[in-house]
Amino acid sequence: MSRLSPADPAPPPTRLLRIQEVAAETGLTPRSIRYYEELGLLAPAARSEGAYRLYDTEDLERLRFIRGLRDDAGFSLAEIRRLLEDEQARARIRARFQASHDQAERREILVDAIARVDRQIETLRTKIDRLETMILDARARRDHLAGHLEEVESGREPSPHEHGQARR
Amino acid sequence: MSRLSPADPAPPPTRLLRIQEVAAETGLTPRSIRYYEELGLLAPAARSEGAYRLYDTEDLERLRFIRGLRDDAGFSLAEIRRLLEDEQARARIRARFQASHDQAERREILVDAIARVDRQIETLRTKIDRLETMILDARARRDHLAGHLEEVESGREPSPHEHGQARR
DNA sequence: CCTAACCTTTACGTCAACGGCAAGGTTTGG
DNA sequence: CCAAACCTTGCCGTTGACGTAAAGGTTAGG
Repeated sequence: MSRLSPADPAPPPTRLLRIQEVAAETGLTPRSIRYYEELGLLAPAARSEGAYRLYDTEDLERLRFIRGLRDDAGFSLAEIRRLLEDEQARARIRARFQASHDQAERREILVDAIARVDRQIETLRTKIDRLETMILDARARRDHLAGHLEEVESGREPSPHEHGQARR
Repeated sequence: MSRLSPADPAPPPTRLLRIQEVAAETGLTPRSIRYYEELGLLAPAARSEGAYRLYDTEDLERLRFIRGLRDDAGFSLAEIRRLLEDEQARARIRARFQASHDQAERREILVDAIARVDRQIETLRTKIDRLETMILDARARRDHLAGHLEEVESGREPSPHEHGQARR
């Protein structure tokens, strides 16, 4: 769209990739990528003359991010959508404002973007906290077992087996 | 089964719960609980005369654990199954061995159980690590934005917009 | 003993997240 | 210019993780 402005100072030598290459690069399938587009998680940077989807490096980053949220964090696509929100639209607005508008406007946009990233971080941190809690629980169970083991190894009688501590 | 041994020293006053109470207690639905049983994630401690499922506190713990793995950690039921493995069967064996068998055998069983918990912890830790990595990525993006913000606030020109650092 | 409130199994329905065709258009090396 | 290798949009199929309704048995209180 705005990519072919007259005398672009630094037209990034970023070759645009077709969906299959993107798939190979991100570990996703073409089908998934199209599906994510359908859900509004991302749109390809461009389309070829014959309507082929063409992706730039920013799209790659975005897809890798999505994959991370899906596989590593276990978020549903609906949650991911919420996390990404309308970042796409924002990016376009940002680009336009960065290029032409005044100080205050640009400042606001940046502040906004930072706030969004902060929210993403918050969400991840919450998830980590819950996992940490689960680890603590597991460790408690471990200690419980280790206690019994020590008991057995020191050759004592099996204690009355008081069970089920470590709540919450 | 072995619950009604003659003159049980401390028959836990643990009232057995029916599926709906368990559901309320764990935040799951009866349907989910039955489904988990179908998948082999747990079996109720007992059945009533008329085949009602009856759960003890250990079952509750287990279900809460499952729910944590599902909701907090985002594991699939298949993964959860792997995590829980045949803990059920092990527990029965453990109980039998604890009650009657010799030192070495009991020791081995405990060591085994501890190893399993350690593996669970390892799995959780791996997941946390990946989330931490994602947070680092997000923080990098944040810093990138913050840099631009400072730039804008100090009233300078929009820099050539060198984009896309922070890889891996 | 009766009934309301549970429970059982069985079975079909649903929603998310894709997989896998089919029918046809696009690109590109030779 | 032509074939192989991509791509497009449909559209139906599948798997996981349940929801929901049906047809009937069970339990607890009055």
